[in-house]
Amino acid sequence: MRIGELAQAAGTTAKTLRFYEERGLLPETGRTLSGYRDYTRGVLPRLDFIHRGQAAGFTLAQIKQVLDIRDDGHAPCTHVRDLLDQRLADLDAQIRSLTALRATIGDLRRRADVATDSHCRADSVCQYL
Amino acid sequence: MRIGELAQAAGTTAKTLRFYEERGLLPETGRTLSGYRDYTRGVLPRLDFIHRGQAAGFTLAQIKQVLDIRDDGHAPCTHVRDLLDQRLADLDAQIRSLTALRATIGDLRRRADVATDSHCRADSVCQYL
DNA sequence: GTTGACCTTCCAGTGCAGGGGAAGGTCAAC
DNA sequence: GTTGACCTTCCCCTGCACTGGAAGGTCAAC
Repeated sequence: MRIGELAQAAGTTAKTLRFYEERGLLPETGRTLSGYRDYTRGVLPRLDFIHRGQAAGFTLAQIKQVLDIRDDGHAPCTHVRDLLDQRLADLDAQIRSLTALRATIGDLRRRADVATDSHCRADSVCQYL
Repeated sequence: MRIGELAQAAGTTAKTLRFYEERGLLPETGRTLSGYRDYTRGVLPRLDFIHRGQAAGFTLAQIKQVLDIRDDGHAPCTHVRDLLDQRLADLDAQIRSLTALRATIGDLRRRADVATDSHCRADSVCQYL
């Protein structure tokens, strides 16, 4: 199948597929006589995996690591577990810091509520932020 | 005071101050005869405001909006309230989506825990992600 | 008069994941 | 035989907030 067909089947664009190939996430595929990329449906699970990885918040570089391990003939389980652990730790830290920020901004907003323009002094641009 | 001195007083770099000026967050200041920027300490509250805004997660473009209102001689209170409201809504949405993602990844991680390499099938690259 | 720290402008690059568009080749249908 | 959809490579652009570095000017101290 040609690149546009594969793109549609995978829910992405031809541009993106060429980009993945350039980045090493997709193997270089065969070509037709006229130079068109010629894919089989066998690439679809790989593209699915890339999408699942992205949905989980992994970077293409991290996804490529897993694909490389797989392409070397090894099971990537251990590495995937490490990635998931790291991602969980990152998410927890991120959620904690956003929650703290949410509280701070909530405070600012409550203080700004009672304020009127006449209370406003210019010396700090805005005292409610 | 010269730019390096101001940068140190404000806890930033001369590069950043020039960048802020170019972006319109700092007014163009006077120059010495030799062409050096010449600042007064009066810019410090403005830089403080920029830092507070950044700490609250606002972009420089948003911070500039507030500064522009202030520079026009108006009180930015109303606009700041709107910005805070928007930021709160964004934060809530972000926290919700990260929390949902955290649950999903937690599930994946638990499923991967019982897995061993021998259970691993190559057809989807990794069944635990 | 020279060293070294500071300043000036300008250009380019960082990371991330592509998107836009030019210039040209190919293919199937009409 | 021509139209239109598709493909190829190529290079630049996006947003965000800077950062690095080159080439040159300035200033105070020694």
